[in-house]
Amino acid sequence: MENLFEDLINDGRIFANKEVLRPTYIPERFPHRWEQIKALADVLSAALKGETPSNILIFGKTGTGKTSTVKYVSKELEAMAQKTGAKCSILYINSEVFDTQYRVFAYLARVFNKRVPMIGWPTDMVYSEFKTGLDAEERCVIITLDEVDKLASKGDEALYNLSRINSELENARVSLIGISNDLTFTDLLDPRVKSSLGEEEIIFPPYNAEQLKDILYARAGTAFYADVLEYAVIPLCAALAASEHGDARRALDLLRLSGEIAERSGARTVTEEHVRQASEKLEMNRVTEVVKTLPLQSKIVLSSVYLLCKERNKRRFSSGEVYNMYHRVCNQLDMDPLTQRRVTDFVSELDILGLINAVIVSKGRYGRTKEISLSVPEECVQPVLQEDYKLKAIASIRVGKQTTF
DNA sequence: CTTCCACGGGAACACTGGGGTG
DNA sequence: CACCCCAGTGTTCCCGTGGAAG
Repeated sequence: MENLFEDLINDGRIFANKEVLRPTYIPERFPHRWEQIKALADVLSAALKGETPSNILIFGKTGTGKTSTVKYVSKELEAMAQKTGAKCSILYINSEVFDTQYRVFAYLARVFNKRVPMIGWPTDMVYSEFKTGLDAEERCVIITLDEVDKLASKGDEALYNLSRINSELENARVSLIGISNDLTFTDLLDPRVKSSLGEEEIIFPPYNAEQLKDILYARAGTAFYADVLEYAVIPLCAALAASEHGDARRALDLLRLSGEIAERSGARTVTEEHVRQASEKLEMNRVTEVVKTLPLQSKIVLSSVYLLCKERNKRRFSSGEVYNMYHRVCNQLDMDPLTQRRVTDFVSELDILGLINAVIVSKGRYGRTKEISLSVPEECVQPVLQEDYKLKAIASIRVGKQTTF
């Protein structure tokens, strides 16, 4: 009798090092990003000469290498500072995690060994703790704010304070690097903050298929054993990812998943067919993952759209219809329905997530509505919604199916 | 030109969970 | 301990607005 794991280890003839395909892996070489790296290094080099670097704003869609590039340059800069003895450090803050003024300052204060609770104090107190901690010695501190648009959308006070903090410091100096995937987010800011933050701007354009191919080839060399990738695999991964946004993360995910599928099916090589399966599975995972993590009320709104599809046998509905159905569902679930205003917000969120499609149409004499339709297959959302035990009662809503031809 | 409707921005409010203070 | 202060979140309330049918 063979050991249960016999096959599983012997089949590992595909991946030599899967790690390099993960999105968190920071490579040593960045194909097609030399310009951006150079620009970033140029500005930041001031820190090594004892000057204060200009603030930088970095723009680019997801998967264009913004974060990896900044992290790579940071590492190099800190290494050089170590060598020359320059007092210079780089902090990285993901503003999606620390997404309010209070949380950012509390985190920063803690970095400088101040004891600050993550909730409870007045903000200006936290701010001054951070400031005294920072100012304790002469140094240059570069603060990287990733996803800075998330922070800006909740008021520009945090950015305002950070951008003018240098005038209140005796010893230390601060420069900022803001990373955003939204080109327009600066419109929300006070003009003074906007100009201070954007002293230098670096754009990361999306990759085209050719460039994605270079990236994939560069990593595939270490990720896979020789000759396991069929000729068309990488071009196909690149083409599929390029047709979306030129998202390198997606391209790498695709390649990794293709390999995993090949491995699991016991194949010796990765074929185009594996890539197609991976692509399908990736999209499926995306949808179910998003639906699963939706807040309850959003799920109910989504269910309402789904139920309307079932009941009416058509695709698009007015916001009024959706709200009525939402009401019915809430009654069925014995919950207090929210107002129409609130529900329109959920609809917009679902639209942004790509689960439904909503367009505003004007019906002239009969006012304005949003036309709402499901933009993912019904069979993708239905099982996931059903999983939520709070939504079980929905199953008992009768859908009067009328066949209209 | 009017008229109608929901859209969507913004203010106001309620509530939560933590802090400090007397 | 009771009490008030504070940031943050989710919600409701109010209201100006867009734009084609009538």
